[in-house]
Parts: sequence; structure tokens; C-alpha cells
Amino acid sequence: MQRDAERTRRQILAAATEEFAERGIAGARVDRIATVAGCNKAMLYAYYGSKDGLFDAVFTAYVELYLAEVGFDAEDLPTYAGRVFDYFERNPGHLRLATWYRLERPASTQLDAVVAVNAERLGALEEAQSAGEVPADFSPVALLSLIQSIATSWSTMNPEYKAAQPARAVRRQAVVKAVEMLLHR
Amino acid sequence: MQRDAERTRRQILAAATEEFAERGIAGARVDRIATVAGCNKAMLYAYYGSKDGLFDAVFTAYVELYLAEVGFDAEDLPTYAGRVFDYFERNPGHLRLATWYRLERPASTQLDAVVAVNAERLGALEEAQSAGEVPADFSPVALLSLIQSIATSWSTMNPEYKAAQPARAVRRQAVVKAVEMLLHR
DNA sequence: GATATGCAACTGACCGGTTGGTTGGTTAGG
DNA sequence: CCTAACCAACCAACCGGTCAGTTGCATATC
Repeated sequence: MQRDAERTRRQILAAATEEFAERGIAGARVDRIATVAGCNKAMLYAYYGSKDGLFDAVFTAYVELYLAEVGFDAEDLPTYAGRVFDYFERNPGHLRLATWYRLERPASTQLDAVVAVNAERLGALEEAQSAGEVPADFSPVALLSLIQSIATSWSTMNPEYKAAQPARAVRRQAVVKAVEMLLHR
Repeated sequence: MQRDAERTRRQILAAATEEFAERGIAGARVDRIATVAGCNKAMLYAYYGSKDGLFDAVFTAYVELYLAEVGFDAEDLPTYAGRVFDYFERNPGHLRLATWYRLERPASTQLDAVVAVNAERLGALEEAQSAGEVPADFSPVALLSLIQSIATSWSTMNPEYKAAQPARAVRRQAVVKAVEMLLHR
């Protein structure tokens, strides 16, 4: 068995991502994470300090990946919504992660990266509206909020409705079309 | 101190609603619930059997209240969306409760009442579409999903965006207008 | 090239506190 | 006096976190 600190870190992070996505912070068990990661629990504390620290690492990694992969385009919001939809269809656990974060984290802990990206997007939307490329029916923050909700609407349905869900392509089309209709297109 | 089984039940349910809304199932502590309810932990088990049983009671009570208070109107969906918005503005904890339920409950446990109401609403929407009272751009299930998401979009924003939230009346107007635009109105 | 040295990576066993759940008995009210 | 309502005290299992000690590997030394 070769030693490799970087690999161990990765395996812990991967196992923790699964566990936290599935059970949240309070429901996650550090022993289970260590077992799945194939290492001792103490390594987890050596590398990430605490259970909360580990969650932070998991969540930060997810946010970075998400922002890099999805991007943003104030001048083509329906396509942007489609990309958000695609991302969470590919990584359903990540949406759960974001939801746990919202529920279990005190409002005080805010990720600077997210705050910055948010400000940037609001600015871009405002410009696009001034330039007449995006209708001004909604304020920038309302647009962002609505589009995010619409893109993830199928995943956030109550389990009782899940049976009635149509195929992925149909769901995607509904998301894109809904955003288009918000923009009179 | 007078004895009153019914009052004790209510107090336990009220305390449990707070606790579960705030911390979820895994994060909730039965001792805390008992303390807030002003009774002994054993009463909680006498009346509700287990922690999970107590959550079920809390969640069922919330669903009943929600369904009774909000109702549904396939022929005036924007107003319906406004009522959904109002309900969760009045009871922010209830939206958290619904989210915990979705995250922490295995897909197997489904509430018959919700399934029945859902089927009924899908039927009503289909009729309204056939009668030409609701445009047929979206399938009934897509409409229901989109409207639900839009009505709760402000509450499900990431905490990083909360600072930018406008006043309640403005948020409500955005919700109603978004639904109207989905219906070409 | 054999051996000593230092150090980061890793581990098994353990700990104190917490948690959901129980029990045997007490008390108020009819 | 009987029953339903209530409770203090208790318990076993669990959980996050720690620690003394071991192992593998790179480098220095002869």
C-alpha cells in the first residue's frame, strides 16, 4: 500500500461529498466517511480539522466546479438556465449539497466567491437591461432568483410528485421555454 | 399546574414544529423539544412513539394546514401563486419543514393526502387547458412544478443573495407577474 | 550499497459527552 | 380508589474527536 497524501485528501473529499449530499451535516457520520475513503478517521481530522471544516471544503469545491462549469450569460438567459438544469441533472447530489448548506449553515458564514459572482451578475444584468437586450419587467435580482428556481424546479419537487415527472428532454425544454417566456421571446 | 393531555399534545407538537423546522430530523434534539414544550421527554414518547413519529405528526399537521389555507384554482394560477407566496412568508418555518422532508425522508414514505391532492390538481389543470382557460404551452405537471418553484423562489435563494432581496410587496409582485407571463397574460 | 536518521503519513484503541429511548414510581382528578 | 397524566432517573449505543505509537520513504552518511 503506497502512501500518497494528495490521493488520501481526494478520497476523503470524495467520500465526504457523497455522505454530506446524502445526509447533510447533522446526519453525516465521520466514521462512515473514513471507511468509504479507505483511511483512518484521524486522517480526516489531520487534513480538514473538523466535521464542519470538512463540509466547508466539500462545499467550496462544489461551488468552484459549479461556477467554472456553468458560467453565466446575461444576454442569453434561456441557454444559461438550460446549462444550470444540465449541471444538476448530471450532479443531483450537488443540488442537495446546496440545499443542506442553506438549511444548516448560519446566515453568517458566507462564501466571498459567491457574493462576488453574484454582484458581478447583477451588474451584467443591469447593463443588459440598459442596453435593451433584456426586458426590464423584472429587477436583476428578481431575474436571477426566478431563473435559478425555474432551472431547478423539477429537482425540488416534493417526492409525491416525482412519479409524474416527464423525460429529461421534456423537463429541460420546459425550463428553457419558461425563461424565454419571462423575457417575451 | 392543571393536567390536560390535549394541551400537552399541542405544546409538544408546537415545540417539535419549531425544532424540526430549525434543525431537521437528524439535527433536532428530543430533550430540547420536551423542554420547550414544558413537559417531560417521556410524554413525547407516550404520545408520538418516536422521534420519527413526532416528525410525521408535525409534517402531517403542516400539510393539512397548508392545503386548507392555500387551496387551488386552476383558472386563476397567478392568484394561487400569490397565496402560496403569502403562506410561506407568514410561515417561513413550514417551507424549511417541507425541504427537510424532501431531503431526509426516504422516497418510500409518501403522504396519501398529498398524492390525492396532486392528482386532483393535475386533472383540474388538464380540464382548464381543454376548455381553453389555460394555455397549453406547458403540461399540467410542468405548470404545477414551475408555479410552486416560482412562488417559493425568494425563500430558496442561497444566503449569499439574501442581502439584495427587495421588500415583500415587490417580491410578491414579481412572483405573480412571472406566473402571468407563463400564461401570456 | 548498506545503514542510520528524520519526518510525514497513517493507525487502533480509546474517551467523554451526548442521544434516543425506557422504567418504576408519583400525583392529580373524577 | 382507580385511572390517566406525568416525571426524575437511568441506560446502552453512538459520535466527534484525540493520542500514543507504527510504518514507509526520502535523504544523509560512511
